[in-house]
Amino acid sequence: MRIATYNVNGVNGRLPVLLRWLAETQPDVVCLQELKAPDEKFPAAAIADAGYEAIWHGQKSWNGVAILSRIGTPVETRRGLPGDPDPAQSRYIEAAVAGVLVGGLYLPNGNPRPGPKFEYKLQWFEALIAHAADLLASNAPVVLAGDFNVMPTELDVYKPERWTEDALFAPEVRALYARLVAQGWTDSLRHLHPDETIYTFFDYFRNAYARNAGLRIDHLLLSPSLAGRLSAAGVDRDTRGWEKTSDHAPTWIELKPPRTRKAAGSRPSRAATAP
DNA sequence: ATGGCTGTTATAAACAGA
Repeated sequence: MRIATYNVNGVNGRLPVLLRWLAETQPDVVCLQELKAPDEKFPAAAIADAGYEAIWHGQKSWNGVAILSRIGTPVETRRGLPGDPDPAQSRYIEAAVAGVLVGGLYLPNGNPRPGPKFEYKLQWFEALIAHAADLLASNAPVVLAGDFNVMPTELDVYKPERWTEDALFAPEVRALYARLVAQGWTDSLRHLHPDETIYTFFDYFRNAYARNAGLRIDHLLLSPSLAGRLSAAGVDRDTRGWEKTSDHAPTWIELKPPRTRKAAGSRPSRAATAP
């Protein structure tokens, strides 16, 4: 089961690239961010034609998140992050899909720092940490996937010294990410590739993609009940090189099938031995 | 340090992104 996250930077302007990527890589579940479209302008028909059911939480001009699935209907469990200080911003959507609870998120950028946007980022992050704790307490198999707008460590930035004052890499933001992960989440990509330089974002400016001047800010976090199923994680880096592409590259994980429960089959069932 | 690019739209002497 492949689960991907992709900040499309405009779902309508990006539609040809999105459809090509879906066809070529066939992810089972996809979290999209930065739809930049209100609900009524989400391209549901084109996405359905590509074989995906979808739920979405749109917003005019900015933000907007969606969950796509080709392996069963996403059953929406939440729209909007509990405790979001500005609920008008569409940044969170959650659904049960094929036995996994998927939280798709678009964490605020937070620049300039300091300032009200940075305060909003910190507050949103605190609300996410609180909700993530509730999700863990439920013992459900959960993946939190999306654009976190945080580079967790220096390994995740092409030039860390230039980013220390930026809202994506400031000490207090990295500390929040560390607090979230310390609840018991597994950073999938870093877990499987502890020492590799891997980026998920390349600025449109200054030929950043060709220079590999990137950031790792798109993450898939796994609850303890899912971590054992992780078999692969990667970035579709080539997609960043396509015409009219997003400044983010799709990021994905592979999960092994759940271990089947050892009840019936291995030994006579309770029903079979009952009088 | 600055400015470079892109999508959306109040089509800009704009805004936001990261």
